[in-house]
Amino acid sequence: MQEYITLFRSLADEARLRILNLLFESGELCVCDIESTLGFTQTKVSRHAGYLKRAGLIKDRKSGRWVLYSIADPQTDEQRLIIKNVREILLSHTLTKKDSRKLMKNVSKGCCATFVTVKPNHTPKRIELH
Amino acid sequence: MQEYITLFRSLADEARLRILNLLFESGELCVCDIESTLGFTQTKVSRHAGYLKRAGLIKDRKSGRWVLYSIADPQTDEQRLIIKNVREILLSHTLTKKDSRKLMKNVSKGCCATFVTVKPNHTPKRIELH
DNA sequence: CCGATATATTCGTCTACGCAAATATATGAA
DNA sequence: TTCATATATTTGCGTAGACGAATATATCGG
Repeated sequence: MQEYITLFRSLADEARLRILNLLFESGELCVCDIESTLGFTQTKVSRHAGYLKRAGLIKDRKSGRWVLYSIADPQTDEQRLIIKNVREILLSHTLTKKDSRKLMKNVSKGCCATFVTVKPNHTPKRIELH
Repeated sequence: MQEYITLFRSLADEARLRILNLLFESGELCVCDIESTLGFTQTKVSRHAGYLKRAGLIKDRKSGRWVLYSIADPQTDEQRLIIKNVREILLSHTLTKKDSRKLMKNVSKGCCATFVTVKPNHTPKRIELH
């Protein structure tokens, strides 16, 4: 039972739903991409990503200086179904659709999107390092 | 978005999931039935029932002294899907299966189950009043 | 090594919510 | 009306978790 309580608890927060939405859309994102797309502080993204990871909803992978987050494989069939429904909710919601569009705009300028939107003077060489 | 946050938040509590399970099983239950079946205090059942009602997951109907709770109709298709998944989770879970068996035992002795299990000296005439 | 960058964690604060006991309200029985 | 019962709400208390600022840690470039 506790596993589902943890699952629902982690879905009961706007910041976490919006982060999940971006990961569904993009496959894999570093903290700073999420940060710039959603306008969150670094602390906030990191905190909620940690929460989602502990809940088993997302996984991470380290690449150089960056930590790349992505959607994790569901642990049970029930979890899979719920995640599928959450995905549908996120796809049809105004705010998250807006977030997705902003993400695409950022990413189309190059990855890491943060470098071009938040730190435009940053050396573009680092973009390759992901 | 807030509607889904409220939905997930209300599902993120063991007491509320167990109450939902009983209502799925029985159709309609008064507070004291839930109280005796789950071994909760009256305050606890009433508080969580209020929470579930405000979240739109259950509805209530007054009958004499009793308030009878039941599962509410989902407001959206997405909500309906999630509730369906929750129902499946509850059906397959050890603790809630145990709760269901206890409920059936109580109910088979007559309704309001509370009268026979917790207050055996209570006049059985009131059983008709629901 | 040194400075910059990416992310995580700590800290102090604030709010939401869990609990039980006590109290309030409503209804029915006598 | 008076008492008992069913439920809701208030009260006081403790914990979880949300936040940003500051700090810690790890990694890369020079």
